[in-house]
Amino acid sequence: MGRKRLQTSADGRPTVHTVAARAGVSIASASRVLNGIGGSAETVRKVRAAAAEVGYVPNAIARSLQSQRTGLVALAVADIGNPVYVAMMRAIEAVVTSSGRQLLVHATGGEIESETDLLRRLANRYVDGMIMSPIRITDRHLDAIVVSPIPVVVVGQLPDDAPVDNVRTDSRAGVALAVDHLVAAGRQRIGLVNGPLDTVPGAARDAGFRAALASHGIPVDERLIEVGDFQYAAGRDAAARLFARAEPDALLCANDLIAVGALHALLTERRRVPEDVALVGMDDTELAQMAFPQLSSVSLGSAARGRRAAELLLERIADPDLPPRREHVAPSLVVRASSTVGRPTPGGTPSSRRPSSGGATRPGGRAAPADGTVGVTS
Amino acid sequence: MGRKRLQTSADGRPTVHTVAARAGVSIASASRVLNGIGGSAETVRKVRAAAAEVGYVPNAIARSLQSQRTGLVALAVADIGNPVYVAMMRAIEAVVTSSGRQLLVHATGGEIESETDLLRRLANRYVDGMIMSPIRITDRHLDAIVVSPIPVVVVGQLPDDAPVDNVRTDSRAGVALAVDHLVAAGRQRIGLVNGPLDTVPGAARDAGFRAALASHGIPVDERLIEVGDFQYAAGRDAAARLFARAEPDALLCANDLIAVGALHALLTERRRVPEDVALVGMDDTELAQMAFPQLSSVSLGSAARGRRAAELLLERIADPDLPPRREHVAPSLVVRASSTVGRPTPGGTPSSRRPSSGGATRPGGRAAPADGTVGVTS
DNA sequence: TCCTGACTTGTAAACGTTTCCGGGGAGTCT
DNA sequence: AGACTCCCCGGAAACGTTTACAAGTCAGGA
Repeated sequence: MGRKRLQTSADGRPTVHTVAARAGVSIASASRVLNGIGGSAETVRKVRAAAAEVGYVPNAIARSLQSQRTGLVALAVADIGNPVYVAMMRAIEAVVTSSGRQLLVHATGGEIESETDLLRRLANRYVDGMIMSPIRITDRHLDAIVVSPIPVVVVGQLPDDAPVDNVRTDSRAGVALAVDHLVAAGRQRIGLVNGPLDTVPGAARDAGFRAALASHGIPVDERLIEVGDFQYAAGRDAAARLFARAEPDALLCANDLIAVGALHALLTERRRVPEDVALVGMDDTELAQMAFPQLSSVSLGSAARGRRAAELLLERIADPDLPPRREHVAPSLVVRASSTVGRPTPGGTPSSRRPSSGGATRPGGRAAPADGTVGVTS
Repeated sequence: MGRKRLQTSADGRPTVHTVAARAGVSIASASRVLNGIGGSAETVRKVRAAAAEVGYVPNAIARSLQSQRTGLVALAVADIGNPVYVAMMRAIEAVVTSSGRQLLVHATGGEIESETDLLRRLANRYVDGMIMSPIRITDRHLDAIVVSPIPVVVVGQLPDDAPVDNVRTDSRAGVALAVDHLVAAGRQRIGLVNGPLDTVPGAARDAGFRAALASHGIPVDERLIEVGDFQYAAGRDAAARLFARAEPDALLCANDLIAVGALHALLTERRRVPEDVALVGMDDTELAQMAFPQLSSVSLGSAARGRRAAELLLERIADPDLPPRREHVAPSLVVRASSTVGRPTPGGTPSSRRPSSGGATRPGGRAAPADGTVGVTS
């Protein structure tokens, strides 16, 4: 009952007022000491002691209200169980933490509600910036992004005129790499196990697949195309359905989860991989290396995309007036045992991830930097 | 140049002052309308219109400073790439979102620095509560938890006297389930591929393994024990080392990632699973079902633990004065093809997850509810 | 007609921090 | 010795909300 009111927080916790009163200094001095700027030796000692005695821990919310920053960055992904997002997240986290910030991840389940809702709640200043990789992009997404008070970077395809920072890959070209590879290995009846066609990646893979077949003069057989969702179980079941009605000699799967499911279906029916059916996945996640035989997979540079997206975000946080940027990461094909009958990858050990430099893995023949290539479009 | 200063935020964004001024009402009225409480029809109309015109979006930080809550809950896990955390996270998320809150996930990489740092930053009011599942628990952790201004629930083993809400399982008993199963199947030379012994789960599995062997009168052969970390590659390499120096007829792996790695090593050396070597993993993640053959695995109830932890957290947020609680989730064994030569699981299809009710999967013979059992200790 | 109650509104005080600014003391250079 | 610089300190004003409180309006009942 010294002053008009107790110097503690509503829930009884000490505030900077508590510390200041106990140390016998002003809150300004206390704050300065606690932030390590200025203060005489005596003041520093008293404030430090007082803080320790009362167990002071600063209220980050109040600090953020004042400083207008939180030091947090959010990543919103559809399905945190998909290893492709794990790889992306690791790359993002490396960049984000090296800037002294922390990364928070939110799984949206791919629902529009949840995603826009997240923007509305989180984006409103709880975090300094946000990276999202939605599986579907609607006008609601774009509206929410444009109106957002904090910078947002989108990983994935976006309408051309959207004024939003964007990192993408060309998954149609990625599909073409896989088809080229399978055709070159003598496969003619190539099947596709895809995800939903109303998603951005699903639509791109479907279009890319048809175009790639056409470029080789191979007619499209609809019985060789099956659609599920991007999960393991759906891939397994869709592959089983496909085998029940057609006889592919190769199978391209829209991601590695589907590919592992298809592999499971194949092995269950005692088909040999790759002798009877060659198998190629997409995303080149660690799952592709865990499978036996190891899966060939189209790398869509998820780590590189994540890293670049994080860099774009940090740049925009530093300078919000930058014009919207759009960057591309080139796909590449990683050949492993599941699609090569003879020697898996020339000179490669089972643990080597990168495609052999002499292989037909890069259309333009450009050498790939060890860390993934990033191309900037004008 | 109306009043003393522009009514907008520092970065030029509209605030409630902007809206109020434009609508010609006080900020109190504006705030009330925006929160949907009170206001005459005319006021509501004016404020809504003004808010829409200027594109007002409330500053959640300021709101939280006032209301003392953020509506966010955090989950800190060591390795987000491990599917066991994915399952746990999904269960937590279901509970958290049903309470109208949002879940944020942070991957700590298992580093003490990062974990305590997270507590220091996040916990200081950015989120209303936090669930953490540290792989190592140090005094620094405990200190940080105790001093934390927000409720923290720990999933995993904790010192007995720690005054912290805690959900745990008995992984020693889980190991015993697996060993019992393998011994009953006639295996005698059982190997263990473990994670680091200075982690909580690593130490528990090691102790449980030795105790379980002893209970069967089987001497411990140190050459049958190998240690790596809890990752796929480490499991693969550790298993290969183990096979190079000993001839196990069964292998227990400390988690499913290690088990898949071991499976890979076995298949590479053309050993048959389960005929030559029976394989049992732990955690019963979706990875166990993806492998071929499907892996038997000890379920440590990660989903049930996550769900219970979330419930405990919400209860404590509602009433911070509750005494510290400690709950247990019983382990169970899910038998699949990797450890049974004849019929994999009696009557089971490849997609059936639950152990058959007649099997020796529960020590006490109690029936398990479909969703996992939670027992409360006094 | 006057009083009471319901409803609406505006003023101002929080929430807990950082920081601008001015005053005062000690030290240094001329 | 006086002026100037430098450092330390405290008061007070932010940051953008919500909300307690008081004052005002209006209708209805005695």
